[in-house]
Amino acid sequence: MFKPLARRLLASEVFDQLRDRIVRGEMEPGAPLPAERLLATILRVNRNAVREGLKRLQQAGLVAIQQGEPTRVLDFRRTAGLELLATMLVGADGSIDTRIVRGIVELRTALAPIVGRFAAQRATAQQVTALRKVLADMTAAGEDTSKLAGLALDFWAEVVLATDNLALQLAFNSLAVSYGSVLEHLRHLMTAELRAEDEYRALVDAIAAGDEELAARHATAIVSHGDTTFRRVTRVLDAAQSFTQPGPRPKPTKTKRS
Amino acid sequence: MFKPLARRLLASEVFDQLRDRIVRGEMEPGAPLPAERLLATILRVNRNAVREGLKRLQQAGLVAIQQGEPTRVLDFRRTAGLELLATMLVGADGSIDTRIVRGIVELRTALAPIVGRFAAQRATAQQVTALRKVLADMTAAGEDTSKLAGLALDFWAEVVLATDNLALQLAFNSLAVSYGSVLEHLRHLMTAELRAEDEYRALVDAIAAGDEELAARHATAIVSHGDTTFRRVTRVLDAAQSFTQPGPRPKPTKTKRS
DNA sequence: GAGACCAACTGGTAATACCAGTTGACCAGG
DNA sequence: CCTGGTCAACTGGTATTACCAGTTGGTCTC
Repeated sequence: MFKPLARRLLASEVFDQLRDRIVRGEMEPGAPLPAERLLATILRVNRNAVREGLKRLQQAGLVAIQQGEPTRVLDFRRTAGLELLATMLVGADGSIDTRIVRGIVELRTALAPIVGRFAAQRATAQQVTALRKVLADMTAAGEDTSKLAGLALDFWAEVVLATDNLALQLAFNSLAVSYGSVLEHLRHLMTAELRAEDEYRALVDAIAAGDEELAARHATAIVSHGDTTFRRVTRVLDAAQSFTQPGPRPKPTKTKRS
Repeated sequence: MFKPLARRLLASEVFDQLRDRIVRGEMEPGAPLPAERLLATILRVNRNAVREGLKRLQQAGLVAIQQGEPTRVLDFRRTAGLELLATMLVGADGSIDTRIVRGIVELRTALAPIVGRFAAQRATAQQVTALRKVLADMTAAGEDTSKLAGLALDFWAEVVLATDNLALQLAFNSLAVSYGSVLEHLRHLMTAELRAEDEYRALVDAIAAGDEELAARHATAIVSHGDTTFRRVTRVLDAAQSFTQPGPRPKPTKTKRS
């Protein structure tokens, strides 16, 4: 009980509101935004708040700001960075977009083997120790899937750290943020992946032994659980249409191939 | 002559300056930043500029801001997103960090096959047409490596767009930003990859035909050029130490394996 | 028609005041 | 002793106002 209540900041509100409108396609790329002063009066906030929000949109690659000209909407598909994924995963109504989930699942499936491989190739003794510690925590967590889900993230964070590849680390971070926001919703669907403690242990052993091939295989094995689960779930959902799929599907005219 | 001079914005200066200090490890994770008012007087700018800069650092995952407490530095290796890569690739002195380049090369090598695969699986007729158009431009560009480098980026952008996978698209965008800033420096080293026009064409054909396996192979083949080039170049550089490697190498005590 | 000029936009910077959350020292009361 | 209240001194968050600076398009002038 007694959850801490969230105090929203004005700039965040501005950011969220505009971001949602943009990623939903309610504003075409190239379309001009209202002037800052105008937006301020419309949203009933100070111009500073508007400016802060716009700055964040700019950094996120959603708008282009230039002095003397109106701020314009960009095509986020071509200009936004990976961290946008987290904010797009859950809609304003709290529903989860399965298309985004599919994208994430596919991406991590591709990354898992090389993460395992490089970790096995480059992990230091300290990093292996850290991995074994997380492993112990997972054992202690038992059947608490909520705790396990968090530990699984920690586990992968350590593995990725061991790859000594900053690009992989940062990419993982962006994905992890996405995960974090929906962990509670997804953990029921991921029990298979979370309970595969033996496979986590096997991965650590492979990394410790420096066996790149084996590490790659085990890493793939772990994430493949979620992969298959996702396929099974979406097959059911596509029939039932119970949740997800907000807004109209893009590219309805999928005249596949020429 | 008479290049247009870049007007730097104050907030960007603040952001860049603090970001550089953080990513260079000059400020430990957990260390408190000076108060906004103090920073403003130190940097000789208005507090608004400082706030804007700090907000951007926060969004980038480099600092944690909380009212009533001092703003603290985070461990960017664990909290920053993929777009940070672009800003870390080139140091303040203009040198390129080969460790970052290695990370990027390794990452794109891992992504290339699945990008090709999904593109072959999901590309629409329009997208194939767009690809062929870029291909024609590449032919027209001939030996102009500067133009070719830009077109190669466009080419991959279209391929990634065809995957219909938002996670891949956004990840690519983040990487593309990194590329863009150093294209001019790297294009000489990438002539092999840029001249492989036949392989680009083969990839497009495979995508058009919907042959996933073939597309994956061709995509891998294209990026492998840069991969081998990078290996060759770094081998020379590690001996010559002519450029790169700013700052002290991290983890000097690499007590490999236990 | 070419150029100078100017008014009306746009975003960028500044100064200042005050609101709000956090912390720690201090000081009653049990 | 320790619990709770008070207050001062931080911290970041919001608001108001004014002005600077780049862009555009019309208008006037030659």
